[in-house]
Amino acid sequence: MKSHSDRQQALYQPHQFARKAGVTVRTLHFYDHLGLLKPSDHTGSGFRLYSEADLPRLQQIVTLKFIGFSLREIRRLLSSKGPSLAAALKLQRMTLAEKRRQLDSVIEAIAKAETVAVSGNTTNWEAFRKIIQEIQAQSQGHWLKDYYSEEARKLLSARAKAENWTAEHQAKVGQEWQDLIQRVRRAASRGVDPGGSAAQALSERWLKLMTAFTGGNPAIEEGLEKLYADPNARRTVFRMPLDEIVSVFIAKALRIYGETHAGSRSKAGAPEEEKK
Amino acid sequence: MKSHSDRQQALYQPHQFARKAGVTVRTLHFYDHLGLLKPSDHTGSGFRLYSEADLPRLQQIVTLKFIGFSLREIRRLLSSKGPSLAAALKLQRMTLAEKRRQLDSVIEAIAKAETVAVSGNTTNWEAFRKIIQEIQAQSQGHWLKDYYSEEARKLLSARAKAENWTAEHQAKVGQEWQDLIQRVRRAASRGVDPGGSAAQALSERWLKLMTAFTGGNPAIEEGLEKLYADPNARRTVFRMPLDEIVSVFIAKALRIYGETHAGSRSKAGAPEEEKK
DNA sequence: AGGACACTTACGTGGCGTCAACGTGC
DNA sequence: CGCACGTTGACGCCACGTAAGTGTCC
Repeated sequence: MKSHSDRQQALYQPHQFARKAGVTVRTLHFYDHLGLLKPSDHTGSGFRLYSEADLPRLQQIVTLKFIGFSLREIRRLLSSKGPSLAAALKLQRMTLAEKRRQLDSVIEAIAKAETVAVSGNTTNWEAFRKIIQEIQAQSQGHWLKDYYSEEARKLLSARAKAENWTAEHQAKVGQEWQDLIQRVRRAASRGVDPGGSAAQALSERWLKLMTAFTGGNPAIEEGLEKLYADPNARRTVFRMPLDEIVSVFIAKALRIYGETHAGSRSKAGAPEEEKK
Repeated sequence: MKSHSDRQQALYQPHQFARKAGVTVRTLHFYDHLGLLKPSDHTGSGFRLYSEADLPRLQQIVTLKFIGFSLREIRRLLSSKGPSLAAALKLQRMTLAEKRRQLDSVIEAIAKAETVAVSGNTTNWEAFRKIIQEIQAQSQGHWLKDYYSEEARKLLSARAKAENWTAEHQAKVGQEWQDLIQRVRRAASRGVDPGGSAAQALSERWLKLMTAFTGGNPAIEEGLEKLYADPNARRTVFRMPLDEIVSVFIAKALRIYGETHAGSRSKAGAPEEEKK
């Protein structure tokens, strides 16, 4: 309307377009570089020109970023071949809820530490450390709750008492699970082959962690067999924030692991399968 | 007791020492590199040897890291020349509480978005964006509450109504404050000179943001004068999560800025505006 | 003498910020 | 012609993980 340059449709220079969505020009460069948001036109000399039609896309990106998705996830979500947005939102909400719980326990720990371990300008480091450790073990007890089934936990706590596990020890276990799951998540999201050596190594660690607490108990071992035989069986072993990405990937990897190591452990001698 | 190698005192190899504190060897390397934790001895061939006396230090680091301090902050806290631990803990607790509030609002936003904007496999992006924006503006309204005094906020909301500010607009202001404060924090923690050009540029942005909402109102302008005249006056303008580091630094920088630009401003204030 | 350790060097991660050196547009 | 804008390229941040290639200890 302003008689400025609307012979076709409004085209924006980077800084104009950036302001419309509240991002910087550098961000536009970066998104362009990633292929996340390509400007709909260029001048002959390589200048980026954004159109009104580009705005919704950018707004979607900004919105999803605010929700806490990574750019990689956003790319998949917007490419309409990834998982549905609804599922992703639910997952993200649960992940954030977990983060919130973690934050809560840390805040609680600080509060306790303030009243107990720090007086004036001297610090009782030993008391401090104990407080933190307790909270840490407690919040990782929460993880155990989520990762092990009801009956598995009973056996676990029985063993913990019998073998006199310390809070430190338990914290270590929780840490290992967190670490392993994170690795699996990264591997899965980078599209690693579940049959490859990297994934198989992860599978081995996974089984080790699981058998570490079954202590060779045959009842639980049976459950493990079911685990990588039937992808649906994982619901009996795991509960939440194990997201689909992780559980699907590890299920595949464990199945392959079980097949390749079949002779030594089970009756199931399934034929080989080639993956992509 | 084991007659192993206790002629002097127990010396640990990296992996042994690392396990005692639940960290990796790489972490020990890294801390050594940073000067955060130097092993108390070396073999002739450059191997690190940690003693029992090194353990408390490492445990302190790990503990503080769990609390959420960065390694840079930990270094200052342990060097006993930084701020007292008590103050740092309080600050960190408040910072985390703020993060938690943010998380809460994001979770809330997702929940709303799930019920309202996403149905099946189609997404109402426009509704989605509005929900997020509202929550965002709301949580940044919270920031405004913290950064502006009571009376200042009254004037602000009056102007907001009078000039018909959108939620988007308000969100931008909140963003700008967050951004600016972050920059100031970084500058302060890197030991930048408050009188240097970088800090003075920050001061200018700071004043602009403040005057942007006073709209030249003389009552508030007076408050601003007091602000960089009297370091204690900032309590009347700011409230929380503005930590000491930031407020002390910006107070210094603003004072210097006020001195160097003294002649041109005084109390009158000609309507010089070159804003967009 | 072999295997488990150690060492240093250097790149990868995420999401841009921030120069630097140079070309374009109004 | 000036100057605000644009471009690509590269490094910085944080706290390490993860090799790669080589030396040392038990």
